[in-house]
Amino acid sequence: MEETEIPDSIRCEFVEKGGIDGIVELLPDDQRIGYVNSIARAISDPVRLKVLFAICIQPMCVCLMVAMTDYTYSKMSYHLSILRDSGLICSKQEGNYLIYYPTDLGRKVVECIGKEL
Amino acid sequence: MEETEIPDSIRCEFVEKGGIDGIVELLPDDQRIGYVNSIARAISDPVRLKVLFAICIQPMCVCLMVAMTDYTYSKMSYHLSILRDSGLICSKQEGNYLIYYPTDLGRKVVECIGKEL
DNA sequence: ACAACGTTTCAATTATTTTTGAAACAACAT
DNA sequence: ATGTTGTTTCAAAAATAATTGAAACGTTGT
Repeated sequence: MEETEIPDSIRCEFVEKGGIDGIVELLPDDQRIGYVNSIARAISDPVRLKVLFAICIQPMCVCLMVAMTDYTYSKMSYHLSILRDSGLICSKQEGNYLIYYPTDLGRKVVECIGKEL
Repeated sequence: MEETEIPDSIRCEFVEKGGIDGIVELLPDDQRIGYVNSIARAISDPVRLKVLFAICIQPMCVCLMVAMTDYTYSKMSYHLSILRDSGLICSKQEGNYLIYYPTDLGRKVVECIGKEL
């Protein structure tokens, strides 16, 4: 199955693991890779990450985030949609306001960043 | 310091926390945000994430990654540079080959994804 | 010294993401 | 009903990231 030459220093363990096919089988499947990617992408922007951290400290309406970041509403709204679509945050209406707070996943991610990195 | 109106349901806790300024002080500083962002960005692509997982199972030369993914060398090289620049992987020369393996940080990230998400 | 192989780099193109500003929406107050 | 406030949506423009193919680089073998 392999045409590629393999360097001496890894050939043995590589072959033991079943070559490329063997390794690919041990990899997370595409759905899981996609899931992790979408989370990673969501927090790969400084303001999105800050907002996620901030609402873990204190749920906020968009107007407070706007005040905190000097972003426009429309810009903030765009970034919130990315956090929302990746399942990290959600919102509830409170009169005229939309209050955003982290989901369980959102909290887990923040916690994991705090502990592990 | 706050011009913004604050919705009733959060005003009390919000003020207790020192308002926006108080919350901002609890946030990770910009350097740390940037650090986390660069890691997040690096793993926000499916092939980059797969490569990171794969070399945790088995360090590999670029030719094996190319065989595994059907990417061109130049494309793969570009993605490796992003993983490298964010400190997740590194390489050592082995004759003609460059063998990539995860850094401690790289392993930590993979482990954290496995455990927490 | 020369050729071959594995890999990276570069510049140009293409694709994707982000920003912007205007318009639409939903909840509330008058 | 009308206007106001907080927020989202949309389409166009601007910015950033990814792809491509050719050329360059370093190591090895001749």
